[in-house]
Amino acid sequence: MPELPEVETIVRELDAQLPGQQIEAVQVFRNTPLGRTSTTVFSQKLVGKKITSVKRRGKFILFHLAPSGLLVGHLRMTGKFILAQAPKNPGKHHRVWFKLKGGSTLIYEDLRCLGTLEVLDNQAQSASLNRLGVEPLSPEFTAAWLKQALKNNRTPLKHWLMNQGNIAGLGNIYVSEILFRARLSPLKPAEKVRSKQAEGIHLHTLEVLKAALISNGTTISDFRRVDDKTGEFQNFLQVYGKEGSPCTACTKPIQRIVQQQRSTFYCPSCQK
DNA sequence: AGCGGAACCTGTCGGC
DNA sequence: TGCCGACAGGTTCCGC
Repeated sequence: MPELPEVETIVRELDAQLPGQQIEAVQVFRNTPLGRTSTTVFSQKLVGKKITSVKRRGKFILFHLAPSGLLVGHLRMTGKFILAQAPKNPGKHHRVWFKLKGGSTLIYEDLRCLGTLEVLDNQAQSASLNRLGVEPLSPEFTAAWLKQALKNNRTPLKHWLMNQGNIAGLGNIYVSEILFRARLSPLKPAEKVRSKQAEGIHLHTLEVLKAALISNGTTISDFRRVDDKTGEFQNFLQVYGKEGSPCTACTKPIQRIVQQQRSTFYCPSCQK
């Protein structure tokens, strides 16, 4: 479900409220997100720990713990973190409750159970985190870097931008939106992107991500913020989910194609 | 090495 | 009304 702006929105809200709070108890209603880790071991690694900060890397959420350790969460399609005051009964899709000293509870819920939760000693332990590419909102993400990275690569642009090992945090919605604004076809091989066009991708990646962040992300069906509010960027989408609607630039209908088993929306007449 | 496809899960929606 | 297939913000694994 969530891409960088949605995860960042959640992380900011959690980081405003959780630091200093201690985990008093962990209740697991369904252990799917824990992978092979047993409920008991998961709980033992967390109880008594204090949350010092909440950060993001790509689409991963990192809860730093004291005196040591790191809780790493990935929401995949439908995961959510909600902060609630003393909830009484677990909701249908609640998977884990982290009861905090002082009365509030951090709820992890996940309709499809594709999300993951893992406790590590440190960040370097996670193969998934180690694989991640450049942070698009960091100083390392430059037009020059992008030009170089796209070279000698026949992968279609859509795939290349979705690959977390290249740029960490982009997903299906934002890649469609970025390519529309950059006027480039999602089918174009990465190595065919010209210098000026790479600058366009760089510029529009930053623009789209920043605008989405200001809107607190995109809510298509069920993305919710920590306080259950929705994001607002769906009001600014130009192509995602707009199959058949007139292109905002040329009025020809937006098309939907399938790449990597995922929907891609674009305007074949504007995006070459 | 690199690709497509399946798998992981549950729910909703549209067509017949 | 009911059944069936397609689809959903993501990642990983397996086989060719």
